[in-house]
Amino acid sequence: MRVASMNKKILPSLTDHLPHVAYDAVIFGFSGSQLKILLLEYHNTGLFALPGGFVSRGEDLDLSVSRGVQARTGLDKLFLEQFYTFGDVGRASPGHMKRILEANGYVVEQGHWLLDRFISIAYYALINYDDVKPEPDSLSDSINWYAVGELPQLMMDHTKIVDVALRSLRLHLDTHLAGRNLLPRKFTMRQLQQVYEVILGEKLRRTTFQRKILGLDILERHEKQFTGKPHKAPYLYSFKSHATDYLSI
Amino acid sequence: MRVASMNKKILPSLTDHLPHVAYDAVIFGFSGSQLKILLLEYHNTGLFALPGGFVSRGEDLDLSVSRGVQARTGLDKLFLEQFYTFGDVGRASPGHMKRILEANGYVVEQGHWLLDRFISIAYYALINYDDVKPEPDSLSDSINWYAVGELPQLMMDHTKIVDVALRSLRLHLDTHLAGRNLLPRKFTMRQLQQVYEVILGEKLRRTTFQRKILGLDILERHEKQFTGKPHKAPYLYSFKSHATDYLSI
DNA sequence: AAATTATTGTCTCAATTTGTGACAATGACA
DNA sequence: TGTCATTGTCACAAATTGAGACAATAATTT
Repeated sequence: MRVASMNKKILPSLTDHLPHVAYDAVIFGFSGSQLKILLLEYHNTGLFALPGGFVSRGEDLDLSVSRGVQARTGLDKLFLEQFYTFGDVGRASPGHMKRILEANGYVVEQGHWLLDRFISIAYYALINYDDVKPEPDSLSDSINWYAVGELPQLMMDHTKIVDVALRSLRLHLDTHLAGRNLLPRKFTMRQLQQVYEVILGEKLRRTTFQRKILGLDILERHEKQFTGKPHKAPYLYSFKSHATDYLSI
Repeated sequence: MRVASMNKKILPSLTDHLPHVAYDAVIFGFSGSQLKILLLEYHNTGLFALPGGFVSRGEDLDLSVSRGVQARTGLDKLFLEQFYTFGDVGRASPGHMKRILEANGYVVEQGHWLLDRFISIAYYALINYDDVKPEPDSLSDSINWYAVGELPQLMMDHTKIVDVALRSLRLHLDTHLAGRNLLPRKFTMRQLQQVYEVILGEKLRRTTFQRKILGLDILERHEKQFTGKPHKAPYLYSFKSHATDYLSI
């Protein structure tokens, strides 16, 4: 019974979704001093791609994206930011799409709307790495973390999308409190600095960074964190709840 | 003959364009120390709107926009920047759209694709005010400059779009050399400062501004500009041709 | 021809911010 | 007790920015 229902997969239908409109999500997490993103790997194809989806006809764009990313990460509260819309004709790669669908047991007739040209609105999400359970193959794909900078080859223009996402994140780093969204509630100054370094792609000076951040008066200091390492234990910090303000490095 | 052909207007057809996808353009110009934008006023309706259009099926999004804005401004080289995509369901206002079309002599049956929901990709353009001829009512609308801050009420969410455009322009002011695109080739230091002030929405200090800009070494100094006014004549400047660099105030 | 007026280009000094290194204070472990 | 790596802070130098002063200068007026 279960097998039968597995085989009778249902493709997203055109009556429910806007044709030619899709979204892609670059979901950032921070772990082991690396910036990582979530990638799908399609079964039996070796193709990697950003998680994405379609826009429901009666639904706000933001909400469609939000629901889609929530489904993939299991998180109910997300920091989501739209950063660019990709609309070149050359984006479409019906060959890949067909291969993916067929590798998953679908029969796709020629001219199917999924094989057509799509305009894709791209979002990035900043999430706390540890909050996501790496359980998540929804429907027919598995999903895993990959360090930015060590990404496998991606489908279509997805490498470019990640590129633009990073540039955009860098640009908004100061206004979006990236640290707050990429780190657990309590964190050390060093962790925060690493987030900044990895996003900006450059080393920062420890003392200057610390002075600057503390000077902004957006952090609360908590107890020390004893890790068992043979050296002074750092304080833990959290963002003050009202710290929506700027944070410019 | 001419009248007959005028009456036989042709609506954009669905076979040529992507359904549910549109673009809107916020076209900035600088004149009389004011930042202005181009608005359409639809005949017999009193409705104001941003210039916009649809995306041709076989054409890159950027190109569709570029062609559309070129047609409206008569400019062949444009500084165009995509800044946000608006996708709420509530954007649609089929009532207005129908009124506009009917006021222009079209017969629009219910359920026509133009009355449907649209995702709109918004761009802003920076152009030299004096280069645009204010001749331009294309097809059925007249187009004119309005000072930002003194805009009439706009259709749909267009006021919000202008808002976001301004915020985005402000954010990118330093990397996009707004001055280069909003001013004529030769300009005075005061004019450049006014561009910055009007975009940033704050007064800047003359001496600091001058020192900063000159320090960036992106301007070339030319002859003085004698205006007939009873005071020292300012120098004219132009951007060095390779000045694609940053310009942070 | 000299005084007037509004604006411009440049300089100076103070105030602020940032760069750079020094240094004592720790936790764990040998 | 001493060693080690790392942290929190401070102190001073260097660079940037704020704020005003001031002479230079096109027209116009006296």
